Amino acid sequence: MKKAPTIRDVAATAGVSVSVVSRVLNDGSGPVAVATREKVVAAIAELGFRPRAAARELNGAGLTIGLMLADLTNPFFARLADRIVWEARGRGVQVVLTTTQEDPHIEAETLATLLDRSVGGVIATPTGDNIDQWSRLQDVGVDLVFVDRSIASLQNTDVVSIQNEASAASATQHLIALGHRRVAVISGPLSTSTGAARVAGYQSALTAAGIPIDPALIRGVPFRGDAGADAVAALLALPLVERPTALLVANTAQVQSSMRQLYQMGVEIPRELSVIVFDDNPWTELVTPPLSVIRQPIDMLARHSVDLVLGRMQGKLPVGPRFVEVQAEFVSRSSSAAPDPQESHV
Amino acid sequence: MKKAPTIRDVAATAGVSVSVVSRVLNDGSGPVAVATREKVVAAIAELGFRPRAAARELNGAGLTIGLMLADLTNPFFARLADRIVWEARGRGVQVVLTTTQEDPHIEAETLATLLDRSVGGVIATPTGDNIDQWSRLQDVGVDLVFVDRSIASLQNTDVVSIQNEASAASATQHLIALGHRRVAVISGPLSTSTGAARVAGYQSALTAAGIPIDPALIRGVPFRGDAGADAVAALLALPLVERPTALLVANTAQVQSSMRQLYQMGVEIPRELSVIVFDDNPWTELVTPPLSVIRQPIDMLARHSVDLVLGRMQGKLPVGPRFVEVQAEFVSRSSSAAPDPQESHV
DNA sequence: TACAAAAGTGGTACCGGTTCCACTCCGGAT
DNA sequence: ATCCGGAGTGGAACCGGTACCACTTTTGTA
Repeated sequence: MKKAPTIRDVAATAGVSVSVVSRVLNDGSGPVAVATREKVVAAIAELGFRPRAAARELNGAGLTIGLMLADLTNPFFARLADRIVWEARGRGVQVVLTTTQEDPHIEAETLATLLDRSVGGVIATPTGDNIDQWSRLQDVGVDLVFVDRSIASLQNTDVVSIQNEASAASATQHLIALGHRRVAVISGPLSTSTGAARVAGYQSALTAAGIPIDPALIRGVPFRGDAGADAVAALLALPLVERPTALLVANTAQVQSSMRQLYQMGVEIPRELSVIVFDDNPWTELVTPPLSVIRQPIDMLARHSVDLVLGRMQGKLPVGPRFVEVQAEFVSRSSSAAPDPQESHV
Repeated sequence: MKKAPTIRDVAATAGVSVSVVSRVLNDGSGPVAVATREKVVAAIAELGFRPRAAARELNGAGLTIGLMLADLTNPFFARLADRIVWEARGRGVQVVLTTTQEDPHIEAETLATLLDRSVGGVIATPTGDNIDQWSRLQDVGVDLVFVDRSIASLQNTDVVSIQNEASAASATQHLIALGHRRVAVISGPLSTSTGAARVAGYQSALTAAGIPIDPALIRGVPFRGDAGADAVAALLALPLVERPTALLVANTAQVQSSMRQLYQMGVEIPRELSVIVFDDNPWTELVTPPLSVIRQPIDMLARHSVDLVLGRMQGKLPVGPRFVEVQAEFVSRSSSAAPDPQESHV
């Protein structure tokens, strides 16, 4: 159990002071003669020296970021985590992972532990609560990037997301173009940024087509639990003339629950009901029928999040918040089709 | 941007020395009078003091573990990560996440960065290579727990996994009991512990039933890429009399690829081919037909992994490696049935 | 009553980096 | 010739905890 070499060992073997080694380590932090740098680099290689992250963090110069996601059970977040870890690795940055399980209470606790960690930055999918905790985090100098969601009252925070409104609108347009007039939507809570934006897009598409908006067809449901199944059941229990002929599931966490309910009720897709869901998973094309989806460019979300938070940490970005919106792609499969004349009750 | 209180601030407001505060922080590290402890606790609460993780790690007394998984795209690993993070949170432990993407080269690099982090322990799904790097990790005092997989030549490492051999055997028995005699298996590489154990279980079930083992029906394929699809294609391209009537997909990472290939080839399940897959996902019952699965108790794997690694870190466990095997559950759904007499060519 | 052992407390040297500052050169401008 | 400024370097304080050790007070026991 011999211990790892320290910066002083390197300094000794290179015949220089620790200051110089440190400067070599953090390129650009001070002048180093070319010849000296070479000696130091050689010594580092010879000893297999690697600077310890903990020592750096103690000085506030760490390269660790916190990643706070809602829930790794949701394939969307799982893949997002995968890509973010990947991007971070490529930049020599380590990632401390936490999950909130969509619980503001846990989120608050987690926020505190992230502070102890003296992480330089945080990438998060906020629950929507804990507003003052988030701003306190920023006050102590931690750079913050929201991904996928945002919080309206935190105007000074960078946000990376897809074009939620446009995506929902285009999916809705697609259904309208197929001939549907009663389109339902299951979204996240309307208090969340994604819920609100997607419903807004859905509404604008309807309005543009001259279709009146029916509040009964809009279901903003929680991310946790089986709220999707309940919403589906409620929608299908509507009187025949009010019942939707198409459904947009704009709540990634409730897709599975909603689909299961549809299968259990024996709903025939797309004859009785056309379905489009948010987020493309490996299994969306394995179910019967294969699902039409809004595909989120997860790698882009990851790349921009990491770029942003690191850019901030290194002070390479101008002040003022950045809002990055990437385009999502609508992928048409068999679950969306023209409404069945037999089923139509216009 | 005011800074957080330090241990010295606490000592000052409590009217004691930092030593005492430290002792209160790490309960059991030394004597503290009850009255004093109360004063210190009050001061901590008043100042909202939280010890910084980095400072602790510098002394080798950190409570951070590394979690090194193959790939968060695989729902099995994603859910495992979710549970491990959860268990760790409950114990006040932070998790640094890395992924190997099944690449030994990346694994090696990642191993090094985990060392810099001065983590006290690591939970990992090893690729199978980098044997000496793993043991070097142990040499420097990092406690190591392998989860899901193991490495045969690292005998001194704790391992948490399901009963791979028994699980594969019981699934195979199930198929045999249904009347199948030509059962194929798609597993991970036979050089991996899971691949070898599952194939062994499969073979023992066949042998017990007096069915000869046909090497052509055993496909140990890599975790990455589309090897599952290729294996399926190859199996179905066999001459009619050799073609399997049942398939056990014992490689969680290749389930999706294999299933997609089956759908693309228009194979009717279970009439033409019975299918059982390893790992129960949210979507296994949404596909048509719902899949019979081996359900892995992911929460148990997570709990035991975290317990083990923390137990080691705190020296609360006797020396000598621990091998924890938890039971997996076979869940019968519609994808496994008796072979079609029409299709049978015995 | 005496005296050793244990309880309680404080001082301070670490851990391994970063960073500020002082100092020595050196070349170029005045 | 003199001065100035910047490149290059080393010394040492510092970040925020932990842990060892020395010291004083109890407590228990012979």
